[in-house]
Amino acid sequence: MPELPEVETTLRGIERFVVGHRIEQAVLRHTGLRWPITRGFASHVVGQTVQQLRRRAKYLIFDLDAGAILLHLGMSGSLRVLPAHTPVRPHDHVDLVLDSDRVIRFNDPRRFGCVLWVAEDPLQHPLLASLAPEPLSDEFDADYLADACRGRSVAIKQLLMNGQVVVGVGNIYASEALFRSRIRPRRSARRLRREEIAALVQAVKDVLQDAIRAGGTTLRHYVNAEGNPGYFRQKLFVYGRSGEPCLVCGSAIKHFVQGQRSTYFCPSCQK
DNA sequence: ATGGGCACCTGGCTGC
DNA sequence: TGCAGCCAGGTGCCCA
Repeated sequence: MPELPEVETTLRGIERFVVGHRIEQAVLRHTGLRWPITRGFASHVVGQTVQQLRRRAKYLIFDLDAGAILLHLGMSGSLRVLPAHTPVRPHDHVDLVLDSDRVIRFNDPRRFGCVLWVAEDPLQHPLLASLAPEPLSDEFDADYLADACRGRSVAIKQLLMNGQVVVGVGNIYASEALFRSRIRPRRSARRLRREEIAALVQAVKDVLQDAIRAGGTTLRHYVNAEGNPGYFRQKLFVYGRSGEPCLVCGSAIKHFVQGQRSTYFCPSCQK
């Protein structure tokens, strides 16, 4: 999935339908997600009201009267708001039926996502506790990234996708931010100059914000709460454009594999 | 501590 | 037409 913009778009789409509403039923059709849904899940959440919906990294947090639901969309997950009793489609694994006669439905073909019950402060949960700063926060600035790059031989693209450095930046937006800041993805993090790091920080923020405005990027599975795709795909400069002309200089966009993920860049614009 | 590679899973597309 | 092989938005974990 879903990288930060798609999770944020999902949050904005479902927020007004869930906050202040009571969960009347939890329907579990397939509990075999990345982490199996535990036996007691339904009994923990049913009868509770959603007090707040938050995002941390690519996780959605449903804060309940007591405890919380931690939800990740994985590579192919989506959450939709539907009228109760909407017919089920393949890979509709979990429903949260609300007191408004609506259902929040989790669909995830590849099942890399998760839906977890957490009794205590979700931010202290092992999956969240050691995550790096949010890319759109003031904490993520040139000083911070310069520190994180110091002494790191790893390629800058892989560093950007490391959740211990900054969260929310996945495979699409890492390539796009590097294009916007004119930095080659294979450059060693420690070799970046200060002004390049500053440009990269700004590019990460810009591309994420632009993508949120467009409702995220849909390659295949992603849909927002209404079931509609995101429109940022049309605004991608390099991702998925191997062999096509660079929209800035016309050179053919190149593609290679880095850490088992596809990377795209313009050999002429990026140095 | 760091970096590299594998694992989890389904489905769509390509090419023989 | 059938099927093998490859690829896809993430990330925790194990190993050197």
